[in-house]
Amino acid sequence: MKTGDTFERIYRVVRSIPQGSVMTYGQVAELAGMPRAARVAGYAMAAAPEDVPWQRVVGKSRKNRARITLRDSLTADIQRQLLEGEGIEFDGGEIDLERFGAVQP
DNA sequence: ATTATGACTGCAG
DNA sequence: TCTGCAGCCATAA
Repeated sequence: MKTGDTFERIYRVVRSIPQGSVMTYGQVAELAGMPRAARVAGYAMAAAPEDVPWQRVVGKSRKNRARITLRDSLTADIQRQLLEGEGIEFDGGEIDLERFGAVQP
């Protein structure tokens, strides 16, 4: 694949997340080949094309737990609704990665 | 080339 | 339990 296609690599990973599963920004970055570029994954999501299921990428909270970390409450609410629509359950505002975390290759 | 920024994280207070 | 702050890394200006 081409070199310097950071965003594309990130989008490819996100597109690989199956419906009903979620992945943290850190995981996405790692699978995209940038282990410590979690923030970059977020930066990429802000500019994500429509064919990218950005709602399946969430922020890591504590061990095996994730939460929506969007600053814009309106968009954050939309993400939560989309995820709930896919069957993701929010327990105390958080997602259990043991149950909904995407299986990594 | 340098500086500012952000949909992150993990640890400290 | 919750908020704050210092590292992190690529993009945008």
